[in-house]
Amino acid sequence: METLDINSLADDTLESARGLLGLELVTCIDGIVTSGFITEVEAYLGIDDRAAHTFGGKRNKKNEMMFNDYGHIYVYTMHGHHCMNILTREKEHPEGILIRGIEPHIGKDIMIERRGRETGLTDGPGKLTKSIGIRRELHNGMELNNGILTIRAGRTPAEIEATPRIGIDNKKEAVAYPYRFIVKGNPNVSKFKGRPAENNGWQ
DNA sequence: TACCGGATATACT
DNA sequence: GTATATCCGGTAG
Repeated sequence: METLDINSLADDTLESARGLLGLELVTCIDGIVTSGFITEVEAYLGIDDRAAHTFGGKRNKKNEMMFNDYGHIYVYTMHGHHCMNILTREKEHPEGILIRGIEPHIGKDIMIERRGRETGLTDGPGKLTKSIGIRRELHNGMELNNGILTIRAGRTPAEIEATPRIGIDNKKEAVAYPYRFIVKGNPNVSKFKGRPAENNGWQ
């Protein structure tokens, strides 16, 4: 199976974010493999984006990993949940893509065990990291495709929808930016309502 | 020492 | 469907 070309993350963050939809995110934790197809992402455009941790060039111990080159990941915690970002562009541009939703593929039974429930396994940023075993203390700052975390070719979205991002109501002008991208009609996204699309929105 | 970041799960109308 | 209690750790004061 073909892995993601890291160099495709070097240029435009919004383009990279759209391109991640449908790819398969695979983890191998302690020899246990789980994976899912990416259904929901949000782009964070660094110093010019009030919703980003690096707005205005702010740099501290917590967001230090954002100042790595593209192809690394940045994991941050909040309220005991872990959220995973894939970094784009070179280190002078601390931009990234938050993975917010995946559709379980390999090891769904393991995800159920890790989560302690059978529904809503991966339809939120804190949920999916727990399901696939990503933890800040272990994985913050690591590189993609190193044997533990791999992104490879997956499915193709029938239609991509752009919406405002979630949970940033206090971010002034940034609240309305349409930097959230989802596979339209796929139920494995935050706050999904209504009916899943034909084939869950895949081609 | 206060508070902030936002997600999750439950309880509720 | 919407409201709200709770969660952890870092960061700012």
